[in-house]
Order: sequence, then C-alpha cells, then structure tokens
Amino acid sequence: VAVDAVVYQIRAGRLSVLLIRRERAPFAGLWALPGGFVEPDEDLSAAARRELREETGIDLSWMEQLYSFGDPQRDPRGRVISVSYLAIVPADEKVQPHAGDDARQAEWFDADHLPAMAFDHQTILEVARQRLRAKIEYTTLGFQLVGRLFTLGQLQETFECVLGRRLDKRNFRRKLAALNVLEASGQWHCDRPHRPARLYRFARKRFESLRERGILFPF
Amino acid sequence: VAVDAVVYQIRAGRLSVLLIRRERAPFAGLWALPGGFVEPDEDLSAAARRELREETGIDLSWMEQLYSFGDPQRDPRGRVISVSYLAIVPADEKVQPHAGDDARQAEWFDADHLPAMAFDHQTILEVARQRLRAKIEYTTLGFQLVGRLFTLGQLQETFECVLGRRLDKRNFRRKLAALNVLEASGQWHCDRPHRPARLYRFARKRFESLRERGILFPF
DNA sequence: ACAAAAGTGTTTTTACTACACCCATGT
DNA sequence: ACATGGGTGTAGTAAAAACACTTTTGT
Repeated sequence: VAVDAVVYQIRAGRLSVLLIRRERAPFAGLWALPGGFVEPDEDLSAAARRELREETGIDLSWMEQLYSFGDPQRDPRGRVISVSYLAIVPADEKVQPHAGDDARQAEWFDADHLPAMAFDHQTILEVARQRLRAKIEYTTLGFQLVGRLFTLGQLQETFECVLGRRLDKRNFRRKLAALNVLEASGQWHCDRPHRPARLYRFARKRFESLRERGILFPF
Repeated sequence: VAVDAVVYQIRAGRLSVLLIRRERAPFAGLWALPGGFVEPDEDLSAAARRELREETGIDLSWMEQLYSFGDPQRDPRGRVISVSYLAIVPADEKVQPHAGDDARQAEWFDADHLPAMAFDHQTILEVARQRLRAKIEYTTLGFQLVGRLFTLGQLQETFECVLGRRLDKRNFRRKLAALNVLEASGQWHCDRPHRPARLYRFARKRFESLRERGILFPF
C-alpha cells in the first residue's frame, strides 16, 4: 500500500501542482506525484505527510483523502494500492521545493498543462481536479488557497482558476459579504501601479458558527 | 488490504443496511459489514462484489468507492487497510440474503437502529449514510433505490427515508417534472385500498443528455 | 494622460417555500 | 360511508444573473 499526494498552490495567477521527477525505476526520469509506501504502523494521512516532506521538503498540516486506486496493473513492480491525498499550500507560502530521497527534482506545473506522468498519476490528477472544483463551492478551500491576507481581487482570481471560468465581480463580492466570514485587516495592498486594495483575512470563528447551523458556502 | 460493502435497500418504507454476523474471531458473533481480503490480482471493486456474493448471495453490478480506512489499530489481527464501497439494491429486488462463507447469518437492519458492530464498521456506516444523503441530491441514486417501475409516492418516500425529513408533495413533483427524466410506463399500481397511481420509469437517455450539459439534480 | 485594478446598485429572472382541497379506489 | 394515498395551482420570498461606470494609484 502506497500513498500519493496532489499538492495545489496558486502561483502567478495559475493553479499549479507539485510534481517530482522519479529517480529510480519504474518510470525513472518521468514526472510523478510525490508519494511512497506506508510504513507498518503508520496512519495513512501521516504517511502522505511524511512522503511529501521527504521528497519535497514541504510540511503540511491539512490533507484530505481523495480516492484509492487499485488496478492490479497500475504498478509494473506488482500489486500496489495507492491511497491518494489532496493538499493545499497557501499562495503566500513561498516554498521552493528541493529534491530529496526518491526524487531527482521537484517542480511546480500549471495544472492545465501537465507533462506525461508515471503510473496512473494522470487519472489521479483528473480526480483531484474535479474534487477541487466541487469542493471550492461549499467549503473553505478557497480561503486555504489564498493565504492569510488577501484582496478580494486575489480571492476572486483564485476561484476563477479553480473553476476555470470568469466570475462577475459584483456578484462575487455580494455573496461574500452575505457569508460574513471575512474581516478587514486594516492593511492595504499597495506598491503596484494601481489603486490600493483592502487586505482581508478569513474569520474562522464566524465560519464555525455558520457551519454548526448547517450552513455551507453557496459559491 | 480488505474491502467492505455498505449495501442499502428501501424495505417496508425504511432505509435498510445488510449486515452479517461474524463466524470467526476477531469479533466472532458480532455484526459486521460484508467484506474480506482482496486477492492478489483482483480489482478493488471486483473484490467488494465477490465478497458480497460469497457472504450473502447477492450479486450487484453497481458499486461506488466510499473511503479507505487505515487506522493501524482498526483490526486486532494486525495492519489491515479497508477500502469501503457503497452499493444499492433496488426496492423491487426481493433478495433473501443467505449466510455463507465467513458469515453465520446475513440480515437487513434498519439504518437508524443498528446493533453494536465489529471493527470500525460503525464509523464506516456513518460515512456511508452521509454520502448517501449528499448524493441523492445531485445524482440518480434515488432512482436506483426505487427499482424499475415506481409511483411518485414511492419515489418521494425513498427521498424522505434517505434525507430523514418530510418533503412537500407538490414541490417534489414540480421539481421532478422540471427535470424531465421520468416517463410514464402506461401501467398502474393497483390492488391496494386506494386510488391507483401511475407507474413511471427512469428515462436514462433523457438524463444523459442533461448530464452532458453539466446539469445535475437540484434536490 | 494613461493603463490597470478597486470599488459600487439596480433590475430581471429564476428557484424555493408554504399552503388546502378534491379524486378514485378497496374494504 | 370511510380511510387512504393520488393528484393538482398559486402567491410570496429569496437567491442568482446580467449589466457599466467612477475612483485611485504609479508610471
């Protein structure tokens, strides 16, 4: 049994995925998802976190189980069942992944232009992408993607990247206001050749109270 | 690696789950989900189907992967990862499950009144129930539950069982009409001390054309 | 001055909710 | 006759979609 991690980050206005270049056979030299085998007494999500750390140097807290892939032919070495995980790096964390362990190289790829992949990792990525699209509509996933402080423009851009379509600025802001889960930080996003924008932060407390009442996001 | 199946059927107006009584240790005598170990060259979903057949005599085509449970302590015999599956028996199939193989007994239980369960099967059932509730709102799951021919009353009862709340008859029928996925069979449901009801069937073709346009169910 | 993103309201359309009565049948 | 589920319409409310202009800044 193995685990694989699909790690997303918004980078330069594009949805990006972290891939490693495989050091060893099978598929040596091909790009693949970070991952590896589960240790005997290790929880599945712990294994996903550990493999990600070993292969890319990234240490993440939140991961969500995606799907288990068990085609008997998916690994040429023999029977390997892969439990895949979905993870997110906030846009304001500037991790420069470094190769490690099994990985010759670790790099971010545009989620819409992926290279040829080892194993069935292309399928895993398709499932992950679908899940991301679905979940941004009714969870706090969008807020995890933007990072701690963000402008409404950045937040909208994030939603647009994930959903793959443009949103109406006024409608987007109206819905967000209705949710009442943002609080203005008082700070401003300046130093660009444009009008400064307010910086907001996600107000976890307000959200929790909504969730307890069964209310989720209407995006 | 093992597989477990959560099999639902609407029986006598109640949402029901199929359980087996364990023959052997661990947890001999306790109720559990039908399931067992995956064979070396077997697909995961095929394993779930096979175990269900061996332990209960039920042969199902459709199964959907639910979640993988991998707590190192979940099985006292040692490390066992369980990939769980969700399955549905249409209300018009009168399967009388018979014990077999590992199972001393196989029986249907009311999904709202379950006995003490082996392993972490109670958790699995909670996840399954949640998934069922969520998916009946935007997939054809409700139509799989009712069977080939059904009255609108039976269909509504099915939705009510799964959702756990009453629905308004007129609103329910209006939404259904708007979906345009039912066709009248021309037959009638008689032989009851009531006014006869039209029997409908699910028109898969009409649904496919909706799905291709990205439209799912608004229940 | 200009380019670029920030910010802001109204109207129309659509979906959801609540609600009550007559009908057809078997017993 | 009666008990039981089958069948039908309307009005009010809330959410979603469509749509354009002014403001502020750095260069």
